[in-house]
Amino acid sequence: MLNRVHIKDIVSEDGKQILIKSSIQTIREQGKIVFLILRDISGICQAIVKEGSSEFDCAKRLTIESAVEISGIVKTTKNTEKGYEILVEGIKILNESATPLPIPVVEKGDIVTTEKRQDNRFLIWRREKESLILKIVSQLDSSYRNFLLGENFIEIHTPKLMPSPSESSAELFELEYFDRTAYLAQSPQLYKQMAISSGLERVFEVGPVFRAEKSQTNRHATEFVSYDVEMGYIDNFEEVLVMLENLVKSILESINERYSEEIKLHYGVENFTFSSKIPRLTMAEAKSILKERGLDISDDDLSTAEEKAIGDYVKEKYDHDFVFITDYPTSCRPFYHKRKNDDITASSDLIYKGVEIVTTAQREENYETLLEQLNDKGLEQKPMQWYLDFFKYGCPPHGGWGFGASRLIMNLLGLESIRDVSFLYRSPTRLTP
RNA sequence: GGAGUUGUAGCUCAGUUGGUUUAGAGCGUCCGCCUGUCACGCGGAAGGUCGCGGGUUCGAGUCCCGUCAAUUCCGCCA
Repeated sequence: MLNRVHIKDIVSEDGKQILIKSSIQTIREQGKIVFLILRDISGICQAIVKEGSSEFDCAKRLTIESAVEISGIVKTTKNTEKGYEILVEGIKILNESATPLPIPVVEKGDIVTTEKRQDNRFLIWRREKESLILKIVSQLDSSYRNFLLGENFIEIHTPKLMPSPSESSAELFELEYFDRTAYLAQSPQLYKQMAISSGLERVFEVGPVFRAEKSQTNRHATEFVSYDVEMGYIDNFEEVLVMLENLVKSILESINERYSEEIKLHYGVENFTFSSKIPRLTMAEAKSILKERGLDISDDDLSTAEEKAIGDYVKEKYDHDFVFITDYPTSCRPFYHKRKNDDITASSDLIYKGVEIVTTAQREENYETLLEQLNDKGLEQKPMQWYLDFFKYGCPPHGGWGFGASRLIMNLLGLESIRDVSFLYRSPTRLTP
């Protein structure tokens, strides 16, 4: 029995016996010869069955997207792009596909609507172009992890069931927890700060977070994966920004190294890494630039339109896709952000192609100050006391971030919605499949 | 939370100021033909309670009201 070979590993060597396990992507029947396009996770190739072959009738009865095991020999040819095709000797149907498909796996001009793409996730990921997204996300995961492990971070896993809110602003999912109420974590924020107080010095987490916001946009989900970091014993906020910049750079380089060709082929995107430093603007600077450019600007936070405009400005002026907006007003930041003064926090958003992808800040580690800031935001002390206690016993100065990596991938590939980057997307109106 | 748009065949969409018996097209599916296809080609067939409920009218896919679903933008955020 031959060992299975992945399609991308087939060597164009005349007469070599091979075994492929794949889906049948296309069947082109042509009288006395049947052309099959086979697809596995690594790629596609052509196989042929001629009249007279014992499998000729079987080949004609196949349905597209059936799972099969194909044995045959490699035959070099000028008739295919790859320079070879498989002369089929045996077909074993592992599982037949029903017809017709609810949505086409291979599109012929018409683009399946967003709704159908979500309804039929299992077929969407069969597409080469789409499965590349998951490969890129996986590459991002591993480079995120490798980079931070290399910087002596410890990976932790915090609970997603919580006794009280983890952020003040966003809406919470409530659930029955035996005889009381629990909440789904909106962020690992409070727990990763506990890890700093615990003396772990540098921690990170990649995990799901939940937001009960009825946001109907192309970049929000009610459940998404947050890429978090918290680093202790920092001398200043600058250290956090530098760490983040180097990390993002390293992620893009690793994606580029492994998938640049496929990304160019399927998405037409090139040169997405960067070498020059990420430009920085304070919030006040950003606002005044926007004002000069004639935008009707708002008072505190950047609106969606303003973020876009700043992205365009930075692209024009610095030829950079990224920009740090620093010195956010205290009014639009949570109570635990460290304040430079009454009005301004030591915090920043990283904007990529005009979209917010990371929020980062130094945290307030002094118990008394933290308490004041909590009161200042009109929050109750009692339900948060378990958290406040972390800071009573010598918690080191620290800072970190929450990174929405799917937004990075979405904008990197020029996709229209975060739905298309999500293995399964969750929104206020989408809970299936 | 606010504003808009769209629901017609498995998919993507036409469907005129309401008016022809059987609501169309392309793709897909099924059947037949084809020895080099590669969006194969050619011939044929099946496939629809026009999202759902009410109303106006001699007559509604088309107009009105309600409802459900999806979707886009804003706000909020990652």
